[in-house]
Amino acid sequence: MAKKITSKSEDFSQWYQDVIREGKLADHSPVRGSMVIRPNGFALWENMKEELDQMFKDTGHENAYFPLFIPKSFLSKEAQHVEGFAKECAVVTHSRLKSVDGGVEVDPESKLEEELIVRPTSETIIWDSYRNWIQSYRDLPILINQWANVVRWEMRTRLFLRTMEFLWQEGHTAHATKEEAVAETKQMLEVYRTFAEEYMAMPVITGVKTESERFAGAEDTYCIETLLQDNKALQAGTSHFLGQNFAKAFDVKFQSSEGQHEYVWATSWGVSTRLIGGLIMTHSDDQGLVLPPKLAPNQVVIVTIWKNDEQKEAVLDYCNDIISDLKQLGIRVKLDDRENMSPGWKFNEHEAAGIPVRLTVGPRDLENSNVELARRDTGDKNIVDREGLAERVDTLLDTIQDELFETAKERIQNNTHSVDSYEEFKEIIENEGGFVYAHWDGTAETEEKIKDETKATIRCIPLEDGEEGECMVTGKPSKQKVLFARAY
RNA sequence: CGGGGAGUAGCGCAGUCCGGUAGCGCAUUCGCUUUGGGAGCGAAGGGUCGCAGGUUCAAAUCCUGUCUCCCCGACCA
Repeated sequence: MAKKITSKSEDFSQWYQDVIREGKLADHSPVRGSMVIRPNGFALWENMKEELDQMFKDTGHENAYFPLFIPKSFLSKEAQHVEGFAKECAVVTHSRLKSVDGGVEVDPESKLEEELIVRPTSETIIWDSYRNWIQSYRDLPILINQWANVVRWEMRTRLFLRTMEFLWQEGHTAHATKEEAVAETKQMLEVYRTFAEEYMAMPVITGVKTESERFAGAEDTYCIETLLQDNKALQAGTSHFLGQNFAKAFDVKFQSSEGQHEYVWATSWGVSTRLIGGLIMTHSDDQGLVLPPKLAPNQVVIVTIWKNDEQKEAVLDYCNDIISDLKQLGIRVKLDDRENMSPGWKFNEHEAAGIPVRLTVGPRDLENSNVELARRDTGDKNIVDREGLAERVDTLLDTIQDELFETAKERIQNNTHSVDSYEEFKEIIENEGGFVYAHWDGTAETEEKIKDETKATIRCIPLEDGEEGECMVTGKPSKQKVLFARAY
């Protein structure tokens, strides 16, 4: 058997790419850094989207859509924001092409009066609208989310984790008070934590970013951070308290119940197709993708085996019966009755696609009233009774979901360290990687020095209070240990 | 932007050093046999060798230029 997936231990980066290819999640497109999301990958995204969308709606948000193009001038209205994004914007300068010698070139006469930016994020275009929507405190809060694509002209890309164009959701809310906006920011962080842990089975640390890692234009950036199987960290989602920065930049004021004119308070929050990269690097193995049952497009696949038409009919009847039982319990099941393809080939294909449970049904099973049941995550394979099968599978899916989370949590715990000296810190970062808690004096200078010397960054300042101590580098006072790691 | 690698059939690659009929594996199509961990045999289809110049009787191969992609860095809510 040809080995199609490079082992994780041999070359993690190659493994990651192989898993994506074999799982048919995405392809590189002809344009650098952009990808084609294939049906398997998109179905996964749709499931994630569906769950998140419901969670947003349950917390009072509604969906809307704002344009892809943003006038260039909008980007410059918020000083920090432009600084953060200016270097990675795609700019539309012309509106048409013309034919030249069988090819096409940009028609210089179609140059735009004002160039358009392809949105790298939508704060500016949205706050321009909010100005028109908000006059009174009675118009607040505005709780809007949009599902969209954005473009960031990244130097270095990687499928799902960082692509030039990616899919995401971005929530943009407007509030009458600071307290309300801060509460919203924290609420959405909690939504993200819940989604990551309960649906993706991906344990995360919640915290707040340091000033240097903060979103361009935010007062505070809250985040969920996870640790992947190569012991590098991934920022999986962010929720920003934007203060009054965008309200001031776009002149969005409201009249309070006391008749005062005040600037509106803002938040924004987002997660992207990057989550799929995180999901892959959290659970998958050398056989390919491993998906948590709650998000798997297909939770169960049934592989059929027969040797003649008579058997075929009996096997299909048997399978349809099973499918109907599974569907009654709301289980997503797919029948793989393709002929001219060996069972072994199918097993490998479904494993690479990460389907959590596989049932194999052949003449032997019909005779004995049972089926073969295999778990994707552990590789366990058993013959089980047909009787009570649907309930057994239903329970098993829950078990797999829980165990994936527990396994990942244990792995992260085993790779989380707490140190007191810089020597120890450097040693761990260099040799083992993982999360490292350490005291830091709170200055950007020290943070920068640590980054230069070790490539480790402060992933977040954890939300839980920690013990006071002294900075591992400068010895100055530190309120609590912060979380360091090398990150994607 | 630095370092490395690669552009040859749908995919993965060999051939390039040393110029001479463009190949292999997988996939595809057809036929038969198969099916409990990537099936076998037989037949068939599929190529401006990234692009542009140059050298030569002759270029995938040598020379010059150029474009693109991937990987590792630097950078990056």
